[in-house]
Order: sequence, then structure tokens, then C-alpha cells
Amino acid sequence: MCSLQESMDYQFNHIEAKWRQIWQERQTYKITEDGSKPKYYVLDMFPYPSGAGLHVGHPLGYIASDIYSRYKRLQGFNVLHPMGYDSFGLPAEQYAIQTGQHPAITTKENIARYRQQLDLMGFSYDWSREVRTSEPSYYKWTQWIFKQLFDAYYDLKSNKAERISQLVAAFEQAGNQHIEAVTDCTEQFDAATWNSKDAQAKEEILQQYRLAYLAESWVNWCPALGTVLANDEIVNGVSERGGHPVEQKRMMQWSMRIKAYADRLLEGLDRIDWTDALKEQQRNWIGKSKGASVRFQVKDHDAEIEVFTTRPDTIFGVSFMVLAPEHPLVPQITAEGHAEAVKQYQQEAALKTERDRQADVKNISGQFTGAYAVHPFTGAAIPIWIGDYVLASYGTGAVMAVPCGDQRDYDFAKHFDLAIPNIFKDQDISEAAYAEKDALIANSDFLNGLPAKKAMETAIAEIEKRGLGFGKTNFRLRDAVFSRQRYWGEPFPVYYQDGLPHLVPDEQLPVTLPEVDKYLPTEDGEPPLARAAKEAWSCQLGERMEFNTMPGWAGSSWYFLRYMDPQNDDFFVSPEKVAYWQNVDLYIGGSEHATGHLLYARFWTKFLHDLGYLPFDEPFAKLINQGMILGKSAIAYIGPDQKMYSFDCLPKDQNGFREVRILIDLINDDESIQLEALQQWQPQYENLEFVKNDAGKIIVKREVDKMSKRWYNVVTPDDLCERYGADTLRMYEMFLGPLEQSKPWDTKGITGVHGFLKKYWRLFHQNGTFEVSEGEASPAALKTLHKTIKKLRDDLERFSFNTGVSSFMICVNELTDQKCNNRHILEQLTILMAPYAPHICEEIWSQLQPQSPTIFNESYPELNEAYLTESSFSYPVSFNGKMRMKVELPLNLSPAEIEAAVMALPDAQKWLEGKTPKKVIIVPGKIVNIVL
RNA sequence: GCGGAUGUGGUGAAAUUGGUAGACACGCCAGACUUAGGAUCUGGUGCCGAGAGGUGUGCGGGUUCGAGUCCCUCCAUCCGCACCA
Repeated sequence: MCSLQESMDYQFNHIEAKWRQIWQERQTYKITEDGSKPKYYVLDMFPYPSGAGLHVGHPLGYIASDIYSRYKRLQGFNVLHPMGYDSFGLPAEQYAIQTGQHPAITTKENIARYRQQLDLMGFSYDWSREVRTSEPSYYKWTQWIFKQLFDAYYDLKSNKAERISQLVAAFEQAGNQHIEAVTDCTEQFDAATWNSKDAQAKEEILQQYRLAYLAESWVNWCPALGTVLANDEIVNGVSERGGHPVEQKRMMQWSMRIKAYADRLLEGLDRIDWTDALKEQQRNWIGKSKGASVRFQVKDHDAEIEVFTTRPDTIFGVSFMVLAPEHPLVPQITAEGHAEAVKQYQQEAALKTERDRQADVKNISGQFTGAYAVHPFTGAAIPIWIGDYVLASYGTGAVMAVPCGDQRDYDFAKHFDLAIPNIFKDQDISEAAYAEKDALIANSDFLNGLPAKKAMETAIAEIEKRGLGFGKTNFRLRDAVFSRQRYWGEPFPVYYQDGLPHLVPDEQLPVTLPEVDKYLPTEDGEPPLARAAKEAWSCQLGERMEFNTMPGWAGSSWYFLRYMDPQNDDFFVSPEKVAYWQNVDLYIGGSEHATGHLLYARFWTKFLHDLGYLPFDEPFAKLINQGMILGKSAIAYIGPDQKMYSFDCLPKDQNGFREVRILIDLINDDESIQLEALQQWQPQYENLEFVKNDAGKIIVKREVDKMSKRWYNVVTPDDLCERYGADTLRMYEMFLGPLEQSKPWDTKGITGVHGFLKKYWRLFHQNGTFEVSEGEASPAALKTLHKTIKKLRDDLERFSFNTGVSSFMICVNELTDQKCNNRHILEQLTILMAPYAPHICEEIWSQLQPQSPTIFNESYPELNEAYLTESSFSYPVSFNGKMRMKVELPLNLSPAEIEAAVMALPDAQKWLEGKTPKKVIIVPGKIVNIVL
């Protein structure tokens, strides 16, 4: 039996468990296509289920999207709000390498834990639509899409992807002379030549057109580990695991011809509602630049160096050339006497990552090859250098150096004492290069006296006229490498016959991941799948199967489509379902995906649209990036005497002190350490001595870090749900600050939100029972309610969830002050709040309307402005812009009347100090400013 | 290095269009109530000052009757940079 007191309390644990069960039983969140309602698609970036489980930062975006989903549902939309798992990836594989546990088992366990944690939060996901990228029923279609990409090329006439069979037919008819396509192929051939080629030669040509193709790419190769590494796995030039040297190496890899879509990926940004910051990041990533491709003859060699330049107007300023150390011409042109030094430099450069090479501008390095190029206009001999600031993967891997106009070239020239001819009229280049484009060109023959823009046009025209090159648009965007030498990823639907890649037929999809004895590369450096016995493969065709697997972004590039039709075994998504749901209306996730997932998903969507499978070509109409929730690490200090010092007792000289991070669960509210718990926590603290402060405590310093197990600063949602309830946690996470902003987590503030929910609960529980009054609501209560309706509508419209929560607080505070207990007011408030705090509102609703199965079938309250009209306004009166006093005046006064009323005030005379105002600014309904 | 973002009380923040800076909370101070609670309620709280008042949105400058908001310079911090997801 509950006592009167207990039944009146807000028993969140009981309420939340009860409603989670009822929602599940009643399938409250299961939705089906319903043509009678408008659709709305709200999507979260699905998580990679890591072993660490969820911390409080993960649900932030999910809470926001859940609130919005429920809001749209209350507004009458049929809302698709699904969740799934990006379940292929490196961590599970690395765990497998360490423990031998199959990544599928690890993944399954992690997903179970994620699900448990997600369920605690009361999200309205339709779990019947869950997808997992590592399930064969899912990756069957990832493989199928790969097949489509392999079987397609990009036609520049239709400006879309077309079937490769169409291209082959054209080749057979007329060769490639009249084909306009995105290709790496420079060879021109006619029909006869094409038809006379053997299968291998034909395929080599076709690989240069396919959207998924095999080509050599640069990779980070670690010989000791026998594997390719991500930049992430390389620290200071050596492998993170084991500290082995890493080198740059060319390897045959699958690639995606995303460059074909560069222009459309740019153009599409203008049609979608993303933040300017994110669009700008994608624009910069794609990096469209206009300029010219120019060929320089190498002196005394039968060779040409092709460069791309954005500044053809500065061509007369070229005083040397720099090739990437890996440039294929280097061995050919290097002069005797320089070969040794060049070779050594190449080896050094191979040990640096691209990023290190770009970031390191202080250490200028390079080698002279001993070769010279011929300036195409002046005929001057210009020295050819190699330097690691030139990247092999960008442009042509070579630059024409214009030291007077580019700072890196300038620094290089200064360092190696190369000529710096000045081609800018009246510009001083004695200290630095002049990189602006607003000087007139000088010392440049036919370009003399021209402004930059005109000079560029003229230079390009002349370059083209003399057959030295052509005007060209270049992209920074590179084709995406699509092979991974890993185990835990999608196998390719590819086998090899006579050395040529062939596609596995549709009826044999999926090619399931074969079992292997170890999750490591083979001894001769083949990927892990090469370890699989022939019979371990679900199909075995040709001489061998493809041993690479696909990258993490393969599965995540189309998952949002699969939610529409997750069980379909005949197609990746049925045309009817995709026609109903269309693209994602609201997508919420982290900005770290700006140039990865978000670009690839747009690429695949455009591709599938080109083939006629999708009615839209932009996947995510609106996108919001939630900020990261950071952890507050607890830092303690251990002195050279091996004692732990309280932070407020540190000596001035901290030489020999080291910082250690302490598990934040062991820290009290006053920032002191629970010393007994500390000594039990880790053996290293067992017999530690302390230098305590006057209060006998060891105080820690707090520092903001990424929330991570590694820093012992993780706060999990589970514990907070247990102590305060999911509704409190949901509202508190929203209350923390703007969704997009990064912010440190501090559990302390949660009591404020918890107290608010209790106060809301008390509105209904006055005398030990649930009770609301019937009848008319007071004007004050109606005003409070409609003010809240208006504020919430505006806040949701601009996704300002934090101010939404504070509006509820203000509303409940006011209703409490008014002693409002009116059914109409409280019902409306409960519906308003239900998206934020679904459990408590559902519970209250079941008391208010016992026959209603769920509050989420109600309709959202409508605003009636009539309750908000004001007749007067409290004008702030400023003198010289400083607010001095306030005066309550009717709103219907004219400016002149306002001025008269203000001047008549005794306080006004005081501030006027006997002066006559120079000017009086009156903004009706806003402010009065008197200028003295 | 390149690209993107952010700087407001002791803390998280608000100020949506150039118009009362600090809403709403946390914390803190004072008080009430109590069979002492992780309970509830009341008042106060940017800083300096006894007060009048002064001052205040990272620094410095500018535009304006009026700037957290617009412009310029600088500083600091965070995120991304192509095989982490």
C-alpha cells in the first residue's frame, strides 16, 4: 500500500518503466505508409556500436530528433523516425585481433548494450525498421549498389551516370572519339582499334571510365605490421600500435569516381538547408578552382612536365619548378651527380604523412634534380627541384613556382637562394610574396600593364594558341579509395578471372564474409580475407575472390533508404516506399562527418537517382550538427616525492610533478577525492601518501577533455536515468545550451530540471490526490499558456530546444504562482511538453483522459494571439544610450505624445540637467533615447 | 599549413530584426519549515562602491542617437584534413 504522501510524489522510475512497456505493447511508435497524412522523415546519424557503450554525449542529438519527431506527429504528420547501427568497423576487428573473438559476436553484444541504453531514454523509434550494416540481408544491397557503380560511367552530354553497356556499344560503333565522359583515359581510338583489342585491353580501358574502378593509389604502408594504416593510426610518423615505421606506397585499390559528381555536389548545396559553415566545408573540400594546365619541356630530355596553375597571369614570374618527390618523371630527369641526394630525399619524404608535409612550413626542404625546364614563353632554363610541400595526389603533382606571388614558393626560393623575379607593378616583395590579385602585371611581355583577371584570360588564350596547354577547372576533391585491407567490412561482389575483375551475379548475392583463422593480413601482405579457405566463401568464382573489403562509409552511404523498406529481399528499397517517404526532412548528427559520410551519401544518392531508382538527388533536405558534449576530467598531482598533492597545496615550483587523471566517480561535489575509493581503484594508488589541504582533503583540478574512457571522465545516461529519470535527463540535455554548440558536461545542474518536473507534477497533485478543476480558465492563465505556445512554436521552428525548456519552466512557475489548476490549461501544457518529457506527460494524460490510448494521438495546441494583446508597455528611457528609468505608457500613443509624457516626468528633469535635448529618438513599443 | 567554428557573471546560458545585457537554471548568501531531506518554500546575488553612482559581452579600433549583435585588426580555445566512425 502506498501512503498518501507517496502516491503524491513523482515516482519517475515506476512511471517510466510502465510507459515504456505500454508503448511497446501498444506499438505506439510503429508506423506504416499512410497516403492520407503528409510524411515527415526525421533521421539520426546511426551510431557505431562501440564497446564502451553510450555516454551522455551520444543521446544529445537523438533527444533533439525525438522531440522534433513527436512534435511533428502531434501536428498530424506521419513521421518516419528509425534507428540502426553502423556495425562494420575497425574497433571490433582490433578487439578480434587481440582476443580472437569474432567481430560479429562483439558487435552483437555491443548492439544489445546500446539498445538497452537507448530504450531507457524513451525514444520513439520504430524498431521494426532497424538496420545493421553488417547483416548480410543489408550488405547484399551495398554489394548490389557497388555493382551498379562498376557497371556505370559518367556521361558529360547527359550530365549523369549511364550504363557501361551503352559506352561499350558506342566504342564498337565509333571508338571513343565522340564520347564525352569523365575518364582517366587519354588514348584516342576508333571502332576498329577497339574491336581488335583483346578482353584484357578492353577492360583496362573500361576501368578508366567505370565509376567504381581499380587503380593504383597512395597508401600508408606499415611493413612491420604488413598492413595499410589510416592517418589516424599513425602518430609522429610511426604506427600507433607498436611504433613501427610507416611509408607511402602505391597499391592497386578500388576507387570511386566521385570527381565526376564534383560540380553537381557543389550545385546541390544551393538547394539544401544546411548551415553555411557546413556547406562551406564541403565547397572547400571539393575545391573548385579555375586556371590553366601548362606543359613545360624538360631541357635535353624527351619529357614534359604538366602543371596546373590558378595563376596563369604570373607565368613570367616562374623561376623554378617543384615536383612532388614521388613524381614519376623524377628518376628519368635527375642528372648524374644528383641521383644519390634525390633518392635519399625521396626516401625521407616517403616516411612523412601528407598532413605532416603540409603542416610543416618551418622546415623547408627540397633537392635539386640537376635538370632544367624550358620556360614556354621566354625560353629560359629554369631549375627543376623536388620538394615535399608539393603533393603527388593533388593536381599533377608538380607546380610552376612563382616566388613573387606565392608564399610557399617564396620561402622555398629564399631558402635555396633561387631567383625571385618581380612581375607586379609597384609591389615590394623584399619581405614576402605578394599573393593578392589586385596589382598590375609587369616584366611579363604581352601581359604588361594588365590587371590580374584580364592577364589570366590573355595568358590562357596565348597558352592555348601556342599549344602549350589549355584553360582548365581543377578540383581538390580526389576520387575516393574504396578498398580496405581489413576483415570486418563488406566483401566485394567481385572475383578475378585471367587477372580481370568480374562481378558476382545478382543471384549469388550477398557474398558473405568468410570465416578466417586470424583477423590479420597474411604473411605476404594480402588482406585477411586471403586467409579464408575456398569452402569458407558463400560463392567461389574464377581464380579467386576479391580479398579487400569495403570502407566504413559504404554501408552508411545509403542506410537512410533502407529504413523505408528494411525487410525487402527483392530490392534495396521499393519504388512505392521511396516515392512515399522521399528524402530525409531533418537529419541530425555530428559535423565531423562534413567531408566524409555527408559527401559520400550525397554522391550515392545522385548516382542512384541517375539510374532512375530514386525520385530525389539530395538525401538530406535539412541538416543540423549537434555539438559535442565534453567531459570534465579530474586531475591530481603527484610530486617527485611520489606523494599526491591537493591542488590548493601545490608548491610554486612544480618541477618533477606529473598529472594523473582520476576516475570522476571518485570525486565529491567539493572537488575532493574519495581517498579510500581511490586506493582501491588502481594498484598504483594503493600505498600512496597524500599532502592534504587544511580541510584534510585532496582537491583535484578540473579540465575539459573529450568524454572518453581514456580520461576517466565518462558520465553514462544509465545512472542518471536511475537517479532522476529519463524525462529529467532528456530535458536537462536540451537545457544545457544550443544544440549545435559544444559544451562541457556538469551533472550538478540536473537538479534544477528535476525540480521543475516535480513542480509540474505538483500542479496536478495538490491534496494528496490527482485533481484538476473544470470550468473557465483565468485570463492570466490563458495568457501564460498562449505565451508558452507561441514561444515553443518559435523555438521548435529554429531548433532552439534549450530556450524551449526554459519556457516550460517559466510557464510552470507562473501557473504555480497563479495557483492554476484548470483542466484546459493543464491539458494543453501537457501536450506541449509531451515531446520533451514523454513519460511524465503520458502518465498525466492517462489521468486527465483515461480513455485515450496515448497522448501522441492528440493534436498540438493552437496559438490564439487574442490572449496576448497588451495595452501598455514599460518604456525604457535612455539618456545618451544609457538606460536611466522606465515608464509605463499606453501602446497607442504617438511618438510626440510619448515624448511629452517622458519629458513631464520629474526624473527626466534630473537627467536632463537643465539641458535641452539635441535629439529624441522614439521607437514605439521599444525604446526612448534622449540625446543631450 | 589549409578549412570550419566559438569567446557574455563563480558555472551552463538568454537576448530571434541594431533598441532595457545576464531571462531560465546551477552555485553561493540569508531566512522559514521541520521526526535532518539528494525535501519544500521566501528573499538576495555581474563587478567596484556605504551610497549617489560608476563600470561591464576575449583585446584594440570604427560605424550609429543606440553595438553582445554590423565593419576592421589582433588574441585564445575547439573541430576536420581523405583507411576512426
